[in-house]
Amino acid sequence: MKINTKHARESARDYALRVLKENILSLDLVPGSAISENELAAQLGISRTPVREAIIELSKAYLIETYPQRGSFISLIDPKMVGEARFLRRITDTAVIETACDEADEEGIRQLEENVTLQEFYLSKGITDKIFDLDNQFHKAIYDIAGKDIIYEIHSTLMLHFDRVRTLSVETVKDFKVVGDHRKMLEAIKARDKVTAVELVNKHLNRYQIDEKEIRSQRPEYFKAEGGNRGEES
Amino acid sequence: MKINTKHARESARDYALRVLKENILSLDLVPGSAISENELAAQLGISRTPVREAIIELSKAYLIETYPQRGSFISLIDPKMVGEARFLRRITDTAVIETACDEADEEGIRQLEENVTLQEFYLSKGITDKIFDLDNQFHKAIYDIAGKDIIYEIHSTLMLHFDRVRTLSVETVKDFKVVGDHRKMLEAIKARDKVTAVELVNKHLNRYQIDEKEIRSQRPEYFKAEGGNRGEES
DNA sequence: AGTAGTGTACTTGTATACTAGAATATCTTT
DNA sequence: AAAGATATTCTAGTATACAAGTACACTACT
Repeated sequence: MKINTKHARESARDYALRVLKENILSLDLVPGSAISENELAAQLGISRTPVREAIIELSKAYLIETYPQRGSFISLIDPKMVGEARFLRRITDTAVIETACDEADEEGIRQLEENVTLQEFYLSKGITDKIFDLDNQFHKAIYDIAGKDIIYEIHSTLMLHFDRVRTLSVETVKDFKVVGDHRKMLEAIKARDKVTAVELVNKHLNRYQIDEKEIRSQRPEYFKAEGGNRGEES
Repeated sequence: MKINTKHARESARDYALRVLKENILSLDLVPGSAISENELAAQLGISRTPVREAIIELSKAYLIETYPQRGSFISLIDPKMVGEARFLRRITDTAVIETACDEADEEGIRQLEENVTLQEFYLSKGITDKIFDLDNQFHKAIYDIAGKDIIYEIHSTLMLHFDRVRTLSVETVKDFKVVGDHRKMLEAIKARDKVTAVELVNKHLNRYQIDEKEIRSQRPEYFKAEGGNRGEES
């Protein structure tokens, strides 16, 4: 588990939450592994209370499973959860990009331009680390343009189910067609072409679905059994 | 504030969370009013810790606003929040009812039938208290049929922004056309008629938008200033 | 050797103590 | 009387103590 330092005005709870999210996303916290409130508190140099509060929040998003008096565990990648997250992302992204086509002003488009330019720059240089963050920022910018920033934030934790798979996708597939997708989306928004924009979003999200099958065969131990007895253990 | 008794195997945290949600929904906790962790803990007969954990969860959903060392307050009804919640509900409900048209089996339809029959029964008897719960159960049943139960649960707390307005709607408008909407939705699902189903959902949700303006004029003190300086206070 | 039983070392859930800061009332000073 | 300083009393944030239950290893007995 990788532990970054605590920011200046960051509360202990936000610190614990940030570290946990980062490590779940990067899979440094391996799906299925146990996490101890006491141990994590010691590692972060804070007390159990804020650590516990962070764990509770992630439990609400099904990223951690807590069993009273037994322990807390990083959730396995659950195809049903990933599927629901993708479903939700698909319908929300498409509706939001339609709104963005209507609402986009010069400033919004400039921000998207800057972002995509950077993605293309880093891709050409082979610095792929940055693209993941830029990808998220690109989508957040579209939500901001559409005036749906709360929805983005509410969904962001849930989308970690999805983003975790993307992390593996980047590791294994090394496919950056997504940057081209973003360029095309931007052009569609500039042209206020809703039909094309929605098509692009759907195509964009289909990429990850294809990846998932490949990843699953490579790392079966990270995944929950498909269609198996959900939540039950012997 | 109305305080129901604690259930048998319910944790202190879940108890606090349930009581808070019930009172926010019913507006017995008035928008803008202060809530004290200590006071609430005393009223519920539990300690501050689980109360605090419940408050944190509701803060994450913007139903409570917490200012460190100053206090926590029930959020005013924020037109932007309600708007985003309605937007999210509209796109999610429409996508889910389409899926439900495809996936509905006999058992699912039977459950919807039972629910709508009860709604019609209570409406004819004038027992309108029950209809609110049945309404929610009806929509949850559609999500279950579509295999999107996690999405329903994730959104349920956020939808309190919306449901709060519905509470006022029931109080002031006394309009139960919604029961007829539900009957028609059920028939559309039985006929697997996606186009009609989606139309009905949109029409259904439009009702609340109309109500909101009327309510706002009656209870302006519950609402945040529209388009005003968001989040700022003098 | 095998098995029942017990103790120990964990876990999370809850309660309480302490810290730091904000708001307000009161007292002092001008 | 008015204004400024100060003490008190709130608040939430964090740390720690205690309670209850699980899992497992070890012991003792058959």
